[in-house]
Amino acid sequence: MRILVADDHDLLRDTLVMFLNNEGSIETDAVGTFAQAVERIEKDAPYDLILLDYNMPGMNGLDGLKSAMAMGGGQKVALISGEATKQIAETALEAGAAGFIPKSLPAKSLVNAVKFMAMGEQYAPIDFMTAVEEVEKHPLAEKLTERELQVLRGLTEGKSNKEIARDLDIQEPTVKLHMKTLYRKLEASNRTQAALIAREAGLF
Amino acid sequence: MRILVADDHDLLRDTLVMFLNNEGSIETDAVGTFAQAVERIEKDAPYDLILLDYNMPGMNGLDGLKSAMAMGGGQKVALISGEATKQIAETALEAGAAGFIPKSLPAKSLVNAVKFMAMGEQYAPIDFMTAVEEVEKHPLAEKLTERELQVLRGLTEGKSNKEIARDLDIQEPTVKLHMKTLYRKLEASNRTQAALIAREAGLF
DNA sequence: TACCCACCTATCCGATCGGATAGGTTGTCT
DNA sequence: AGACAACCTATCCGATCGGATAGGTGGGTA
Repeated sequence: MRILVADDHDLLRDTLVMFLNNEGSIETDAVGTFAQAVERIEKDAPYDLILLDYNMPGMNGLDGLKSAMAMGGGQKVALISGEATKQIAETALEAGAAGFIPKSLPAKSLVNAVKFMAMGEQYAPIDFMTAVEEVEKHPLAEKLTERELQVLRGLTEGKSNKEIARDLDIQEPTVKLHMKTLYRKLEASNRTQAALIAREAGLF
Repeated sequence: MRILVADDHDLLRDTLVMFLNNEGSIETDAVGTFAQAVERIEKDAPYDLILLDYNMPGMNGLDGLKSAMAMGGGQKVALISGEATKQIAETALEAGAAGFIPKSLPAKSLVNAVKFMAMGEQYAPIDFMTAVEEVEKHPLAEKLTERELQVLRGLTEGKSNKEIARDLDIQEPTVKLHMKTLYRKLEASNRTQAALIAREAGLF
């Protein structure tokens, strides 16, 4: 089984090669840039699997992935990255990448994954792919006081001022006051808009 | 490598066993109910991997999965199902299942996946897991007339009845009528709830 | 101490909403 | 022709909302 590893991070690349070669059945070539990878593929294709670092000179995002896949009549190419987001991984897999490997993956799992992908299967770590994209703490929440957030929560549940007042154990006029402040801060002109904006922002 | 397959669907079970046994390195046992599976595990444990059908007598949803995993000091157990949703698969994987196999998986991929899981990796088909939960063509839109949808659209933009009336070139009382009908059909009690429900349903 | 801020309460008023009720038009299907 | 569905208009009324205004409390800071 012949594998090509392309990663500009020398230490990682060498460790990778060592692990894979150690497996016996795997023969590994390694390069440090995308250009070198292309050169290698043209000369030594086909490989059973090609691992490309997402952050590497010449990669240019997913363009490198796509052109590598197109080379030599359809190569099996997988992404490897320490930074890439779940979003990027998904796009890569949809584009037909053989897999996605975060650098946090244990070496043993990596070897398994490489074998798996070389057999033509698509791989990505379950936990990485199912991780919920953190909603980046919307700047809106910063501007709102504790009480306002509580009132806004009630609003996004479709409650009336009276209901919100009862829930928070305050008087209705107070809720209306907070409501008015919310409209100003959220740049809404009525409760429905405010509720939609809050939902849109991912609050609650 | 010893595998236990538990599935009440005879045809599928036999095909599965045949494919796996054909692989040479895999020895496969097969049973048709969860109770039989438990019996087998107690007698012949440990298996390298156990495949449990999600829809099978005695499984009781994910309970069967969990108890099977707990048996004999931690078994590697994977789910196999033709009906289960992405949601169920995720829950199973989070609960520690070795993997999830939809019955739509090609036989060749299945063999690879089984080997992969037997090595201790977690498997699930990428395309299945990343598939966007189809919004199941909300029956809501079906129930609404053309005009009601137009009014609802205005509502989800945070407009007042008067604004909606102007936009649609009808009178305000008419908008209110449609609004009332919408509340009934959407089971909302005010415009904010209706707007949120519409958004939630993916309309607009 | 004086000041500000977040929070609370209250009252007034016009605008809007939500529901009930009573009609009308158009087009389709039987 | 009659029945029906979808759509439109209208009026009445109580509830709710949105905004303005005028306060009060507690906690922190200058």
